[in-house]
Amino acid sequence: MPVIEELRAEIPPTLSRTFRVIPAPDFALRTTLASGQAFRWTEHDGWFYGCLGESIVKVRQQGEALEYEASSPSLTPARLTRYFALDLNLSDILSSINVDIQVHHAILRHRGLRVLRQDGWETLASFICASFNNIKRIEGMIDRLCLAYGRPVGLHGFRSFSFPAPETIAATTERQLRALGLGYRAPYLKATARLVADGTLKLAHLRRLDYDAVKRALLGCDGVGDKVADCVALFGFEKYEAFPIDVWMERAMRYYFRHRKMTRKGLHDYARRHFGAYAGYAQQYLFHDLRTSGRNA
DNA sequence: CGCCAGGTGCTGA
DNA sequence: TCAGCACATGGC
Repeated sequence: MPVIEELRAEIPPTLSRTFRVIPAPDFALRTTLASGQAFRWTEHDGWFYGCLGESIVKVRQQGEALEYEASSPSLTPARLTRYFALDLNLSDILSSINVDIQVHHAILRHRGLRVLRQDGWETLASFICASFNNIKRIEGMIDRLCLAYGRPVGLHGFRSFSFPAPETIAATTERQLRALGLGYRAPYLKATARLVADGTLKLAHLRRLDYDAVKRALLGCDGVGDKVADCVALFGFEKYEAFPIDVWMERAMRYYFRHRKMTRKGLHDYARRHFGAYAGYAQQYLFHDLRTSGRNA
């Protein structure tokens, strides 16, 4: 268990605020939040603002620690530690996936990137929206979804909206969702929301199942194929064997198969054998590296 | 303007 | 099982 301390910022008493501090060794906050696994964080004056559940959190990294403040006491240090996966030993994970030069360089460049433990429903809904789409637009779509159907939340001057419950989205119409710019994903999202809302898909149960069972269950949702299921298993259900393959990862995988043309399934099977139990971490390092280094071809 | 984006579902072989 | 195709939309 991490040591928790509190510290009072050195500003005039009337403006003083109490921040909580949690240890964050071997962690890179900005890299993690910019790596395309979460879509709702925004940066202001060196602080990152996000919404976890029904509360806003503002957080910044100071060396090997995170300082944060939240709109609700339910956002405990333990909860944030868990969200950022700071309880995992990153060295061990990176050692296990550091099996070739390509991933080795990605690790050197982005060390501290961690796979978040996000809410299962939010991850599922978000990645249905993410299919055949670009990250900028995904962020806009999800913002509009929260604005229209979430509950207002705030911290000091910062205002936002929580992620809508499955019941709320299930109660909308396809037309309403299309009006938010979801395009052909609108009926997929609504159908999946209904599956969760009526209890056909019990997301709370998935956490204790293994990767294959989780993926099988997720594939039963409309708008969820191989890639989206892997993203949800990885970012929402801690299934680190999951290895989502999108167009960026297809490019990354050319490194291993210069000439032979491989199906996504072939690449997927190879990656899981090649990288092992934490293949998902390798995927996230390669994905982020390719997207941030201009050499994409 | 044309190309691309954290793909999926459907169809027909 | 697998290739080929349609699908909405906005950023660049």
